Amino acid sequence: MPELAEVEYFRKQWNPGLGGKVEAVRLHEGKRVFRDLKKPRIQLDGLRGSILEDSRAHGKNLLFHFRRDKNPQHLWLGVHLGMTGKLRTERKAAYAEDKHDHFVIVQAEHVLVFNDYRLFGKITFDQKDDDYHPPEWWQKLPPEVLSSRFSLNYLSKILERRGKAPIKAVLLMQEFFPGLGNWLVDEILWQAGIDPRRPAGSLKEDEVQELRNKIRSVSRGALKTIGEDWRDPPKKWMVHERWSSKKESEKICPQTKEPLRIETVGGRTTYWSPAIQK
DNA sequence: CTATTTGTTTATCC
DNA sequence: AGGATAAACAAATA
Repeated sequence: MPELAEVEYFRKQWNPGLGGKVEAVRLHEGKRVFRDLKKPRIQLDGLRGSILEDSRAHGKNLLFHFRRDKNPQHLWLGVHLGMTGKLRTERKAAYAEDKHDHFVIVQAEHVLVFNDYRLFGKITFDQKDDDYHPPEWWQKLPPEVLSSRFSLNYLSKILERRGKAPIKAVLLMQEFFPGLGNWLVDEILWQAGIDPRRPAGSLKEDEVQELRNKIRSVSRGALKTIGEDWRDPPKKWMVHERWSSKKESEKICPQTKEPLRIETVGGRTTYWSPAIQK
């Protein structure tokens, strides 16, 4: 489920725990979500006694910052939601445990829960006792699509370099377009009027310009709706057809009212409207 | 029972 | 060597 907007939404779900002290952590130790930790139990136990200070999102990555007075002072919990990861907070007294609650942070008032039934998500942990610095891997993340570093020139270079791959596949590469996922990319290409099968290198200058505009406006629009409170993106967007419960054969382009084409492109199910995406 | 899934990593092929 | 594509991961849902 989670692309940049959903990730931002889930980031906020732990906000009730801000300022709270960690009393204990609970985890399903053998689960795949801890695959990057050598000793999950021992490492994550290091959060005990620390206070949840703040959090941030970058593309599909989340980072939760914990702090305490004795060394190490700064503790960094990384969360990737994979395909089915979710975060939620419950009042401790009312906590109803689900069998896929693989990681739970217990505070005085709340429990902060990471739930992921397909286990493609990932929990990481870093600590250092010097000054405030996010971990190395976080600092090396690529420019966000809504940052000023995401320039037209930067985009052109990427499309040139990955010129032979379908544009759909290229836009899904997290090392270039952090946070874009399957539905956002389809929406972007639909709004930009670009056929998802086109080789990335075949886009003309004005198409690249339009693509950049749509990458940014669709990302912004998704963040303002789903990212805020899970409300629906703008009514005119194509994604509503995709999410509708209609049979595939009955899904239509909101613009042309003709059937959408649904095929695998770049290894992923792709929706597009042939009459307006060239 | 079979096919499908909004993600990423690894293996394999070109 | 570097890039493109397929498979694997795991579990729920249609």
